[in-house]
Amino acid sequence: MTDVSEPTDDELDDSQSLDDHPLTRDRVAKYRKVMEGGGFPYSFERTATAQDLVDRFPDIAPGEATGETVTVAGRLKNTRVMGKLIFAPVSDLSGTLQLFVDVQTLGEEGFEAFLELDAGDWLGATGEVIATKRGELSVKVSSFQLLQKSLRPLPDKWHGLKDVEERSRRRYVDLMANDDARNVAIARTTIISELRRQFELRGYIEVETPILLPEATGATARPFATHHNALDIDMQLRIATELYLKRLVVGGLERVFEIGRIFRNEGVDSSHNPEFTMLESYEAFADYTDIMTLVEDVFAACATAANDSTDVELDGRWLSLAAPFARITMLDAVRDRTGLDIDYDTDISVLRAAAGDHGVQPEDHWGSGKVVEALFDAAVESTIWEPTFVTEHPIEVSPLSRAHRSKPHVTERFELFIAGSEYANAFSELNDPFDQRERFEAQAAMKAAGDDEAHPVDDDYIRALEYGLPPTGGLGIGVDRLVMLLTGKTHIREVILFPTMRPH
RNA sequence: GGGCCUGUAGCUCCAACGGUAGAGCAGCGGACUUUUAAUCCGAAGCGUGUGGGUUCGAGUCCCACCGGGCCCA
Repeated sequence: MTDVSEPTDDELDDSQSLDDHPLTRDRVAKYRKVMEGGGFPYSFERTATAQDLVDRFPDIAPGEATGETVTVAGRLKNTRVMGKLIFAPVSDLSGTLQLFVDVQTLGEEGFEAFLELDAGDWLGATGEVIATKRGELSVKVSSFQLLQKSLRPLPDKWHGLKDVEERSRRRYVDLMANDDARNVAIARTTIISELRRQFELRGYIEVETPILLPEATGATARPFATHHNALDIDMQLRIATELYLKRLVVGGLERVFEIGRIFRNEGVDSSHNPEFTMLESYEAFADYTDIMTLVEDVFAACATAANDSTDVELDGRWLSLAAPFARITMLDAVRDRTGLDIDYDTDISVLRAAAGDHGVQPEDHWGSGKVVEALFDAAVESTIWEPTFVTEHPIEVSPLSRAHRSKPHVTERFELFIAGSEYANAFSELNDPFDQRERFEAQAAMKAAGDDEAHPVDDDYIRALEYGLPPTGGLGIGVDRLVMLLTGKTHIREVILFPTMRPH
């Protein structure tokens, strides 16, 4: 019989075990020794990054000594000890540089201290910039300082950290072990900066609208629910920024955009995370065709910013983000793809039967517009490869977009599809308060009929429209998907630093 | 929600028919004054996600649970 209450495992699951585990106890002992000797520094002044060295000494010859002294800082990746010599790669944000340590320069005592360092430690070092006999640009260390000790071992220096769960849960390890993780994180920032720049160039102003709302509006999606204690009211996290941004255009801000976190209470898969980033923009006096041009320009600019090219490789195939993108109406796309001779006036029973043939199970409250959209989703969406504006969505499924100026049944709307996924959604904004109220009421009827994703009525938004929303072109871009596209990633968790995961 | 796959040392991975768990890297000890995943020598380290079951014997088979992946709704 064993006493089950006795802790028996010595895994590195918690900090208590660090003292006991063979891979960490020496590190902990060294850590404590530093603390007893006065502790670690609070700051450190470096004079060069790894990239600076490459930039400043591009033509250094093997064996050359520059006579220039720099101070660098970073994480120690490895120590290659060669008796009285040490080669030690150190990485900082800009890249990796090599420290060259020899006894003559650093002295007996310093050399011994350097040998005490462990992979993962943060250190600062000062020394002359040299090239080794093999020509590797290096800092010949004359002094160094341990900035903070790493108590836990680094992942495999060659294979890095591969397990996707571990990489996602412990992104800090992923980032220190895998260059690709770091590159994607930086690419994301580059892309978002470029998005911001593109809109600012066009005179848009960036705004912030509420995340915490009495009722989430602006899209058809299930919200997260929460509660405000002081006000004692139930609240929801936003599922879009749409109606608030349009309120600002009513107020006269004319061109606004927001890059913000959106929350939708839905499943997790390769292209969905419960919280994700969306860019929405609204431009007074523009219509949806103006927004198509905007999207073409913005996507090309982001691709160029990220990759210096508008050609993109995804899953081993190439596509081009150079303008112009193809354009096709939703109805034509469905007709072309299915061969069905249908339109919005086709008898609903015929449409439903056609939908059934394509694996769609129409619900009783669906009209022709909803059926056509379902057919598009089922038969067309995944077949689109090159960037394509799919236009003129049915009124029935577009409660916030303006009816088409000359065609019945449809709206002035488009979605951009690339490689089988939606990247943008835009329309000439519905600015008729009477029409908007009717659309909301139609949605309310669908909700009553059992569609729990139907758009709720927003009376204050109607009120805003009653003050007058100018003709406006609006746009939403899925930022995470754009980053996926431009970094060649096929799973959204690869472009979100901390994707939503079930707690361990 | 359904189907298939998966969890082994800090990391990356092996382990015929069920036969009592190995390697590389990291770590530890040693050699080495120009390495680039340094090299060489030596000694160690896991009882296989958790809990049951079948069996003389279970990473290997069965069940449940906890995570994860892929595909589908």
